[in-house]
Amino acid sequence: MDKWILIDGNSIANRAFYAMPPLTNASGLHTNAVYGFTTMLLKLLEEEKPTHMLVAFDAGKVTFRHEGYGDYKGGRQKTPSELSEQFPLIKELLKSFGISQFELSGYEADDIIGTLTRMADEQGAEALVVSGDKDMLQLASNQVTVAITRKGVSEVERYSPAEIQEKYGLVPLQIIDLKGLMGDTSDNIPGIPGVGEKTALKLLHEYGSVEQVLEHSGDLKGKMKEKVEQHKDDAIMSKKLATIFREVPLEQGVEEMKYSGYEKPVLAEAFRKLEFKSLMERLDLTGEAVGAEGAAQEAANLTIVSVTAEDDDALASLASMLPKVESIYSEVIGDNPHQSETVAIAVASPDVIHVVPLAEVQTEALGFFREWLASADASKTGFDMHRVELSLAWHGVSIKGIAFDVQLAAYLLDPTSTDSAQTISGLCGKYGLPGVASDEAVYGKGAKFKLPETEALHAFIAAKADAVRHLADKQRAELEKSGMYKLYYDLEQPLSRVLAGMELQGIKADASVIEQLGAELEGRVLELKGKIYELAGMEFNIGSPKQLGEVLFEKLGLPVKKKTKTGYSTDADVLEELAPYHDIIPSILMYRQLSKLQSTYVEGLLKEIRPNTGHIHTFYRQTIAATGRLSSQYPNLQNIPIRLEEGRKIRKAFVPSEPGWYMLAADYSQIELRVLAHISGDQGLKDAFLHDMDIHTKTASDVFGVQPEDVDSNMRRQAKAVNFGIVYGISDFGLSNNLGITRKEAAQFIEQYFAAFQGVRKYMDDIVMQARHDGYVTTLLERRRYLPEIKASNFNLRSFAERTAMNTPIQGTAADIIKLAMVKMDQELRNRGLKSRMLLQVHDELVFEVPEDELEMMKSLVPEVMESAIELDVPLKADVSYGHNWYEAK
DNA sequence: TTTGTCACG
DNA sequence: ACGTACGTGACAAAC
Repeated sequence: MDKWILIDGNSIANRAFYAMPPLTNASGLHTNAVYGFTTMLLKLLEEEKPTHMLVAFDAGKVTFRHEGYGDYKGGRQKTPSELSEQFPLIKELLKSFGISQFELSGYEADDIIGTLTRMADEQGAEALVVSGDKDMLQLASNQVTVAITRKGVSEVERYSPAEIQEKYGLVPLQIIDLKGLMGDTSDNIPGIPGVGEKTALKLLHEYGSVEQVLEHSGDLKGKMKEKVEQHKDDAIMSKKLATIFREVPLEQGVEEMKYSGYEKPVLAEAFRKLEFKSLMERLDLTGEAVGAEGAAQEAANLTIVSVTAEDDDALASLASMLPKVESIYSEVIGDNPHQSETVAIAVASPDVIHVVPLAEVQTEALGFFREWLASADASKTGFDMHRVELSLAWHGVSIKGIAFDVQLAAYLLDPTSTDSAQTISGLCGKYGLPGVASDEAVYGKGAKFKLPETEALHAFIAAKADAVRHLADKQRAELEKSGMYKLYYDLEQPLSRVLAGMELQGIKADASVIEQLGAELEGRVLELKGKIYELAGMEFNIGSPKQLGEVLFEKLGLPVKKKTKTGYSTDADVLEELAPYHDIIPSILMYRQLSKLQSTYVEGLLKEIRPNTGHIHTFYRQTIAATGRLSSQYPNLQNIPIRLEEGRKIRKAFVPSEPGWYMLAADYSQIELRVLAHISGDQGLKDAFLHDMDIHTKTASDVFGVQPEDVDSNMRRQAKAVNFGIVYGISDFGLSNNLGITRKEAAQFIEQYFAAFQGVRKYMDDIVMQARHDGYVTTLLERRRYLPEIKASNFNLRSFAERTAMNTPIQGTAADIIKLAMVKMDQELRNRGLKSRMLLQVHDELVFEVPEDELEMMKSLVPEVMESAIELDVPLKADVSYGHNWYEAK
């Protein structure tokens, strides 16, 4: 008979992690959970001789359980990084064992296993479920035995239905009721307060189920009765949460769980990487690993040379090796590359890695190395080179010839990859390369951040440099395969150099203008504060949503419109609704507006002005936004106020860095809707842009069925909201919210829009289908975004993915276009020998500083370049303006 | 460190 | 029946 072993991967990894003493390999990688997991696997294989084997993992942060109950698993501590960094290792190890692993977005491991045990029941297979979680007992049956780990991982306690009866006096399914009553603190399932295992069992022996207990709550006495009646809903919900879902739409079947044993050399290699020497001996694998994987061997025995100016041998060795360099890694410490420390630069060739501390790089003896760094002809493959370029520049070291960047490539290959997946350590895991420790493991984080002693530090930096060249090889192939080669080499890579130039240049900010504005704000804020205290009849911290909520909704008794998960909502939407009820509201809104200006834009920006130059240097991040947009940090110069006049004044502080120059700004007009017209091919929308019509008026005229000249301002306003909605992936709920109309009315608007723009409707339908089919969507330049949740059974997750499928090609193509324009613009400025400088990008806008004698030329050149960045079926349009500061350039 | 709020496109 | 508009970053307060 078939024998299946079904392992709850997350649960067992957790148990193993806490059961085993800390264990790390030579490079600082934690391996204790992997070790514990391995010993358990070996024991199971030996004792059970399974025909099928599977490890299930939780996937994604949000599961369908969160749908009804936002706090599900809320109380749970975050997985420590020492454990989370081991999951990739465990998954890798399972591959080496030849054991299959399932995970499915939106479901937990429990549910996958629950589904498979149902299949075991149906097919008459024998199954052993292994977990650390007693919830699993509900799955026990004649066919299914559940093994729960007991102290450590390799010792388990087995439960058949008979044993559950013996121990609890319950049938397996009643385990759900047990949990419904007693709750589970580790999953933040409430249950009924005051009811623990003892009481819950007593109640169940008497009444049988949660429902029956609730029905007969009248029979209970005293405190117990009160508690049960008070928490009926909690009990029902807790039961629901504890119920394992047994109908997961699995993408893999039983066939894929078949287990036929492991291959010795493969497992040997895995153990060797993990440094599990005792296990290798135990399985008699010691001889197997030799020569298994050249690259891996090599990484384990890197030859590292630390270079100093005094060490002639090292200098000679470095010099002779430079032509053979395949990768470079420079360790930058600090989040803001404009205020960072570069520790050292490592350069890797296949034979040897040289590590040069920054102080040595700056010495006379290393002149040849600086020359190599600055040579555009010596091409370099590195990691996060945009940051490196800035950091080095501030230390007087120039770097050129950057040809490939592993971080940038990782972003293109998966722009939604998390922070940790964009590190060298994370990428090595992804590509199955020899592990490199995570920065956090080596340096610690937050207050505990500390560089290790030199030898370990250099070894770590060298290991990263070596990993970079291996990663780059894998990525180049992947970029080619996914059609993003050109996007990478012709756009993103050149753009990163352009960005570095803009950032190093910075933009001049006139501190006195900001201070002046700050002084005015201070007076008004103070005045508002007094007025609010008076109207409230008490003093409190207006900036505290908690205290403000208490004042408004408890003391003043205003109606509660919306709640957040921690209390009353007091956001601007809510406050505006409350305005008719109390005079305090307008003052609070104004206070909020002005104190935001004061803290973020007056105080915040002043801190960012370099005292010696008067410039502000932002840092554009090229690997953050899932759509391909840039983001801006330290400070963010992409969200400087403009919508309200009070804030807009801040822009007066952004001035040219040379006397007599001008600020010039050019922005794309309706770029997203033009992109939509192009990719949807909708004739009406295309015609509107071909005739350069006011797009919102045109939409209003079509949606409301009136002549354009009869469109009033209200109709235009609503049409504008519809257009926004279309770009965002429309829903009637969102539109109704935005316009303050009913959902029905919103749905009608949308229907009318789609009737008028049928090509757009077709695009929206097609793109969602395409996303479902391919698992991703693309922009015009083939930028890709994966949407795994498009197939989720959870409505929320799926709907979100569908809207994203509609929005990303639009927002992303617009991002592609302005990036093209930037690279082209940079070229033009150089080729024409112009002194004008490109300073900022704000998604659809470029800001320049321009000498007077180039003003006329730039007024035509900038829009020309922007409009011709790419040719679409509709014209692109850029409006240009200029003035003595950014405020005037409007 | 997380949450609520609000600034931008 | 479900319950949301897309993409970001900074700040103050609360935990």
